[in-house]
Amino acid sequence: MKENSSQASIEPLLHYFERLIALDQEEKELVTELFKPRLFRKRQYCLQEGNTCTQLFFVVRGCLRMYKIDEQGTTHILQLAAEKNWISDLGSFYSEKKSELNIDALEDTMVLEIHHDNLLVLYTQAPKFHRIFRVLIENSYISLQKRLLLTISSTAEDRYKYFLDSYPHLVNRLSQTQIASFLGITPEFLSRLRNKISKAKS
Amino acid sequence: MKENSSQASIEPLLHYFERLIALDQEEKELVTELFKPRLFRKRQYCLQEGNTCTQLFFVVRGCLRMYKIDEQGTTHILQLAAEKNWISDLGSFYSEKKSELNIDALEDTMVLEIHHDNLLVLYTQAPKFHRIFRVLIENSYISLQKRLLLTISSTAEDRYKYFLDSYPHLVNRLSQTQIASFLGITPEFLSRLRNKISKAKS
DNA sequence: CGCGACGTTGATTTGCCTCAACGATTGTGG
DNA sequence: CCACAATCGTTGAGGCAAATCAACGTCGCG
Repeated sequence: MKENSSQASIEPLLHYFERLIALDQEEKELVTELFKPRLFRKRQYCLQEGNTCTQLFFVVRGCLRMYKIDEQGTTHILQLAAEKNWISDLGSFYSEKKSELNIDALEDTMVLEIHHDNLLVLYTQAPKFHRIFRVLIENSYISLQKRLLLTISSTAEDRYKYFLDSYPHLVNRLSQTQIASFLGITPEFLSRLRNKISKAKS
Repeated sequence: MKENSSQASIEPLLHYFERLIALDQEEKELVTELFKPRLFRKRQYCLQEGNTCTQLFFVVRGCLRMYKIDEQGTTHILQLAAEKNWISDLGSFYSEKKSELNIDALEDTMVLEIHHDNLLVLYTQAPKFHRIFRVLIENSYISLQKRLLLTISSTAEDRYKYFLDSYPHLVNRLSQTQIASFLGITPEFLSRLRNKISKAKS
């Protein structure tokens, strides 16, 4: 039974890798062995501020967020990760230092996680993964840069519209509060924006 | 003579790579062959909006900026690259689509550039570079994320102070206008900030 | 020398925040 | 399964950080 669920949940990841580059049997077994399925309940922490981030997470289903809480207690969402997305505090993960970020589940979420040590094993046993992860992180870099550009050059209204376009699958799964925190505005102001936009449309 | 200057300028890059991972003679020759030295005069474009970004640049000396000009004509600096930094519009570089960004020189700048096609050659001939560039981009990703966090969670004053800390070598090389554009504020407001900070110190 | 970019300062405006109040929804323990 | 608490989304009034527009002196460069 346990074997089964494990077998079942590794599939999306193998499929994900194979869309980038073919894997041989040995590499598939390595992935199956090194990535562990794990369920996080809604609100459960994957990483808590003050700890070292030792895992890299691949979301199979559900949704995680990574955020910082500033001195005034405000939450700033740095990243959302839903199906087929990766998430981790890479700064802490690679330096093995304490993180100032939190990762938690916005829904019950199934992940495949790999420990830092096991990622090194993966790289050693199957050097092909240097290439795979190079490509993955390049893509993440590109979208992060897009977000930075948007943040420094657009109004909250434009950012919200862009969010609607680029995260259509999340729009109805997240609360306004979470969306506001991702956009870097207050829930009150998001409410006013929505009001304004819906009036403009009619 | 030309040979000499070429030989001279590849050194910093080889040294840079070898701080990450040792290279054998063949790999060094490959790097020397595939990266071309090039001088950009102050204000000269390395990449102009509307063109595809085909090169990856490593700055040997000088300083480049990558920026977007929005509809209102305002310049937003996404990245500064001085000595030993990399710069390129990766989105355009990998997709081979037109870029909406510009890269130009803030000082006379010596770079080592590699064409997209030659980077593929490098990867094929020396797969070790998948690993090297994976590490490089991971580090870029981490600092980009730090900047995003700062941008969404801090005031302009805090961002300016952070800039002073993290780019001490650039503070006296850039105009206030460039710094303001990098911080995402107007030159006028930066002027007021500096005034306020210097008053607070005395 | 003269012109255009730069840095500064003042007056005014604006995008977004803060605080507070309210009903609606969710969730949770008894 | 209900009652009560907590969180959520909305709206209003007022405030603040940063932008805008304008004016002016300085400097570097052609």
